[in-house]
Amino acid sequence: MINDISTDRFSNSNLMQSQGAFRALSDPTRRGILMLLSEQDMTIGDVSEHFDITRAAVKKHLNILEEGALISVHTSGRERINKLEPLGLKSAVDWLNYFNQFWDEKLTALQQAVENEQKNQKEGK
Amino acid sequence: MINDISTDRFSNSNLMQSQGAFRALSDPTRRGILMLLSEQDMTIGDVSEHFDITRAAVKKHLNILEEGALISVHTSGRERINKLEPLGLKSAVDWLNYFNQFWDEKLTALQQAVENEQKNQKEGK
DNA sequence: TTGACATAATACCAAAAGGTATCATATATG
DNA sequence: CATATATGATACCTTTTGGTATTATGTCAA
Repeated sequence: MINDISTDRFSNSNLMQSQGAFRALSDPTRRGILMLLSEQDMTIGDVSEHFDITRAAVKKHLNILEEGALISVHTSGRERINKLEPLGLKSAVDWLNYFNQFWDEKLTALQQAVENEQKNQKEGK
Repeated sequence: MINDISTDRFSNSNLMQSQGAFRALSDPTRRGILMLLSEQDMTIGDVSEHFDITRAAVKKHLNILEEGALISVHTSGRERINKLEPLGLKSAVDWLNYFNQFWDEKLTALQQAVENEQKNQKEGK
């Protein structure tokens, strides 16, 4: 009957803290932008060249990414440089990590796969 | 000019494979439902009691969660049991894990924090 | 100063999302 | 069988979203 999520041991704030990030991540174009920015900082012009939509549309996506703290923007002369802020993903990753325990109590193949991938990444391959 | 994401080393499929999951995760009510189902399997009726929206609305959320493969449903008599499918989160987690490398080349505080949390979870505390 | 360039902002539009109310269907059970 | 229960499906409504086109602003450079 009542929105009693707040009475759960999952403090509602967990849900809401990650909202900006999850919202930003829900659009494939925005995820594409994040991947682009992971390679190098870019102006809007640079980003726009990679998508078949107008600069205005790209700008809206960048705004939403910025609201979600997934990127930052700093001005340099007449250019504005968009920069990936990987730490902004933390709230979403934290939320998802809660479910690690259900991917198994006793280490499933999935959990091991994820861990191996992380290990491989760390080891540089 | 052209949507050249597909020419990137991030094969477009990565973006699209996780779309169902990211879409499902973008709504706070749906994330709340996932948390509920992490405690126990539930019928729609059960789930609905925890939210201040109609059953029809909850049903729509469950449909989207099912499309994203984040839950499964199986019929038992006149009831339909909704069950968390934690493995469905893998595509989203995989996508996010790509960014681990930017949370650091040399192990930042964030990466360590995430790893410690995982370790703690595994050790049961 | 005067263009060109880089970006921001605004108005507008169609489609998708999140809801409700209502109706339909299937299954327990007296 | 008849009825209550559990759920599904559909039509409809409002708001949000993703997009375009157009206009405004700020900065570099001759």
